[in-house]
Amino acid sequence: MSNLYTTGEIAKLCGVSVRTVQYYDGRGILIPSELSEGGRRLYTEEDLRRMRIICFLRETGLPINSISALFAEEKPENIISILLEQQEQSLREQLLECQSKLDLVEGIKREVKDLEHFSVESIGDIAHVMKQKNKLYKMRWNMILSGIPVTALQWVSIILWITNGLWWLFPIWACVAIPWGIAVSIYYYRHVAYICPECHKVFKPTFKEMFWAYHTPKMRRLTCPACAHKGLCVEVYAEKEDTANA
Amino acid sequence: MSNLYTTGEIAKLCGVSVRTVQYYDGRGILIPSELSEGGRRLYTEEDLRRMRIICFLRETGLPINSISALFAEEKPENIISILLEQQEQSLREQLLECQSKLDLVEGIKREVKDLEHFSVESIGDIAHVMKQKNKLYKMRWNMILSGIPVTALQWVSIILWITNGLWWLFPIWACVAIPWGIAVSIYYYRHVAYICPECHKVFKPTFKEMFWAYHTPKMRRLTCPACAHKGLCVEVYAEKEDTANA
DNA sequence: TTGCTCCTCACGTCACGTGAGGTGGC
DNA sequence: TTGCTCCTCACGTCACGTGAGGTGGC
Repeated sequence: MSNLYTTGEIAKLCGVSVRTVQYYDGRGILIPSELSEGGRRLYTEEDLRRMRIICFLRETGLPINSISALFAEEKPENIISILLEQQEQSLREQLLECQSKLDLVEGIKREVKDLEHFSVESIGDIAHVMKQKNKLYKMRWNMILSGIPVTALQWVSIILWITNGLWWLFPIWACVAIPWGIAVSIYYYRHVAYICPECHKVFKPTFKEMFWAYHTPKMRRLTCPACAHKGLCVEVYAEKEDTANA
Repeated sequence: MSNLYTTGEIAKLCGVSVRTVQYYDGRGILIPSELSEGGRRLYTEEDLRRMRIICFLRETGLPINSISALFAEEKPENIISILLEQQEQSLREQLLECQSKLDLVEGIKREVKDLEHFSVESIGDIAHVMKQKNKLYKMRWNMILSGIPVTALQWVSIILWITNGLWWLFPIWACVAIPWGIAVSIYYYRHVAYICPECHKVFKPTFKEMFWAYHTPKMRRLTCPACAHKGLCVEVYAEKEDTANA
């Protein structure tokens, strides 16, 4: 009633820009109660309160259309809960999306670090590695799990030999361990492939080359059959299609 | 070399829309290697690989300009780390922003539930309540903490009276507890105000009315000095300005 | 010949930011 | 009279979606 606020004053009091106040007028969400003779917007105390409510709701990310609908409803209690529910849902989705993007960026950062020579094509390799990563982990787990009974038998046989002189368990262990070793090696060979850091082709080396090659947990020094480059190749899980296509 | 892909095929293989493939051509990020006589875009195997890389990078939310810059650089290793670092930073900020919006929505939902009668103006009250909430909690904590020694003294005096017949500790406790009660009441009265659910004014009742009024942990049945409405008023922390303005 | 795919404009999205060019108000 | 604030266009943002109206290719 008493004093009126200008656009700039409303903006300052609510911590937004003058343009925002003008925009809310244009959107019909906060129309000034009065206009000066020169066409300037003049806001009342009540307008200010309304603006504060708008700004508060905007802080939740609620779109202007929704706020508009809320003010338009004669019974706002009918829609406020729905709007908040929807907004919560939408924010949860955004949060998950953002988190998955962040996980991806962090994953790429780690992979980039491991690379000797980076090129844009390496990003394709990284994509391949990251998408197969879970399958590779699962395969390695299978190998470790299958090794547990063999290792257990090994220790039991050693201990019994030392403590009780029960020597014949050890040859039995050997008879189990050697086929197991061969089987695991074949299983491993069948389920991995390598990416050439030079031509970015996914290939399978010969069993012999792979078996004897220098390697780290993630890479192996191999010769690419496509471009004949010899260098550290990243290990990936081999899809059945990969071998068929190669 | 051998076979070429149409726009639709590239789109399907990369899980995007035809329009997206066309858009990437327009942005100069994936220009088809060939064009049919009729002006149709034709993509090579290499184009497909490039598109896959683009799509992978887009999954991280990296803007097209950045991807463009990456392809343009003759030494991409110079900028890939910077881009990823920036993107990680930006995503972390988005994540925090999103989380704070979500917290706000959840807070509003809780406050709306407690309300007897909802109107758009109530949102202003909710904003007030939520922004002062921490101060109110802190004040209540202060009250509880100051009560701990008094309560301890109470129990000690009761136990000693019962077990040892040491009766004189009890009157001492009373001499401490009564002034403490008065002090706490005054402290409490000084630091809270109430919001009228009818006219949404922040006011302070008289000490007497407040002291005897029916109340819940968050509300108190009071009479608004502005509109004379009597009803459950939400308790808020009283800023010094509030009392001065009132 | 007939569907289907693809083509090029061109507008719309969302909440403002950012000028340009002009004017009100102390 | 002079700064300062405010006014109204109107374009730009970002990565496409969505038609309209026309045509290529099997």
